[in-house]
Amino acid sequence: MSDLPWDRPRFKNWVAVARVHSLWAQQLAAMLAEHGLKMNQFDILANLLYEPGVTQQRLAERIFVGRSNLSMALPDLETLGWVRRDTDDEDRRVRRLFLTPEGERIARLGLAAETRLLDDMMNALTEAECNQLGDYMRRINDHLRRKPTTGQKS
Amino acid sequence: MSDLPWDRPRFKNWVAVARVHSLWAQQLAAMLAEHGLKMNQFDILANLLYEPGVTQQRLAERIFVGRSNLSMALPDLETLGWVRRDTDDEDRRVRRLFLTPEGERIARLGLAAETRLLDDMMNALTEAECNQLGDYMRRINDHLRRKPTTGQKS
DNA sequence: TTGAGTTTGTTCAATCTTGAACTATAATGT
DNA sequence: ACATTATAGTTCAAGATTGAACAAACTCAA
Repeated sequence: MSDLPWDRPRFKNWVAVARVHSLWAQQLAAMLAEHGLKMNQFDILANLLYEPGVTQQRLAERIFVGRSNLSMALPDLETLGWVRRDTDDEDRRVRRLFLTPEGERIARLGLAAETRLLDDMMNALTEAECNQLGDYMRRINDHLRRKPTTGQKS
Repeated sequence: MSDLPWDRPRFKNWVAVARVHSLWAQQLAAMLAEHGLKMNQFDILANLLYEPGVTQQRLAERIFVGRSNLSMALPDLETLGWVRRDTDDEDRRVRRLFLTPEGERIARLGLAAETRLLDDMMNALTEAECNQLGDYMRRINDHLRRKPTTGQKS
């Protein structure tokens, strides 16, 4: 089977990355569900806490989702009373997004859950190793962004 | 903002992992599309090449989807003439999955694309660093699997 | 001004994914 | 043998996600 790639270092090491990512996603989803939060909702809320007043366009890029996705999801979050959308005065096309107090409360609950999960996960590594991991990933990230071979979202 | 987690090493290093994973998924999807392959189809085909005769149950676990997902997707792959499903003689409930010759051809095309992408991505790291990355991830993976805090699929 | 081109967000239909309920088969215990 | 329980796969309706076509607002040059 020497023509198949699973033994190649670059391939098999990446497979490990992908597997951990999937496990993380599964476990995070389960923890968020305890607070009545879905993954996609949490992504939005957490980013609003990180960057209040963000536009839908920019938020969509940050969470790697199409713009239409947000157009569909945000009205629900408004109905739940977690998110507020103000139209920008300077540019009346754009909608600036903010958390309500209740939205912020929920966002922090979710973030606390994610923090617990990550603290646990990363116990497999020393702090130095964890930082090294981040360093590797940021380097790959920079490398990938330098050459946008393909792929924009609508 | 010292109560928010984005500055904590374990949090921010993981964010880098998640970001790279998303970029990888986007770019791979774009490359596969050139061969008329979708991500979910490729996941199936690649795993059939890796483990011919796998059951739907086990395949679902490997690619982190629900069993119903495969029940929906596999008939299409049969129609395309890429996959064959044999009923096991020893246990007439299970369906064993195999690639057709054409399916294998397509799977190898997809794998070649993924290999190219990974070779490029991993150029950001030395081979030793790449192996270290894989080592870290396998350790996290073992750690996560030891305590299944939550989360099975149906 | 006007008009072409761009950017932001929305709508809609098609596709994907999921979980729960279901059927069929197998394994276990008495 | 029989009843119970467990497992493999399917169906179906609900929900999520996408891309294309669209409308509204902005930019900028002539």
